[in-house]
Amino acid sequence: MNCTMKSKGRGNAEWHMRMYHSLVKHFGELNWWPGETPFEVCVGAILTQNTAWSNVEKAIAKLKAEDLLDPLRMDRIPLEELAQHIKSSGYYNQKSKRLKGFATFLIDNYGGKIENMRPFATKRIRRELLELNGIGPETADSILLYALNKRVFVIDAYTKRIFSRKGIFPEDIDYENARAHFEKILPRKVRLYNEFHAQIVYLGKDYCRKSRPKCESCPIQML
DNA sequence: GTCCAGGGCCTAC
DNA sequence: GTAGGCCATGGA
Repeated sequence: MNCTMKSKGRGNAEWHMRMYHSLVKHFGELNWWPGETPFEVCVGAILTQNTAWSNVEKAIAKLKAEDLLDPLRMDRIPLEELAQHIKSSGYYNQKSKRLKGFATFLIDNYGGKIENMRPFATKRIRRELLELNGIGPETADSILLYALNKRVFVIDAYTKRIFSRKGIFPEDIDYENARAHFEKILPRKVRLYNEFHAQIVYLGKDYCRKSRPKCESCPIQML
């Protein structure tokens, strides 16, 4: 796959880093993921599937108020009750099963603590996460990067749209190829992967949505 | 009223 | 292997 257009500099490592630095200058350091604990980060990663974050925030606030941002309590609560608490995040019947499935997995395999996953190899954890119902590549990688500080680059719809519009790769590129692109071209630093993806999401909100007026000083217009 | 958001699963071909 | 349908709320 010839993803890069190195003749113009567009798509090469320097171009990516130039983009990264102009985004940070524009949006400021974002220090993701929004969440007080690693478990809350995982819950957010599941709840935000195909859903606006504003709707997820409401569901997380409800879970917090009910003291349910805890694997043991989430594992024990009846499914229907959990579904009612996360209604604002949409797809609540599916997502309640996914949350409970994740909580059960954590308890059965890692003593109910995200921290206990950290010593294990990224590949192993990723494989285990992908075996769970409702945890696909993006959710698994969000958990690995933002809850476990593992060095994986998260690809989302914004990433595909932004970089395909710039001609870096086709919009219908599959997840693993897109991930490989960034992990090959960027310096291998967790902090960079973390901040870059966060910046891309912020940019996506301005750049990708048809109904939203484009930001005049949007840094990517200049790239 | 219509569109769409920080996906993933299942089914049919 | 892949295209298409389905899941659902809430803000713009």
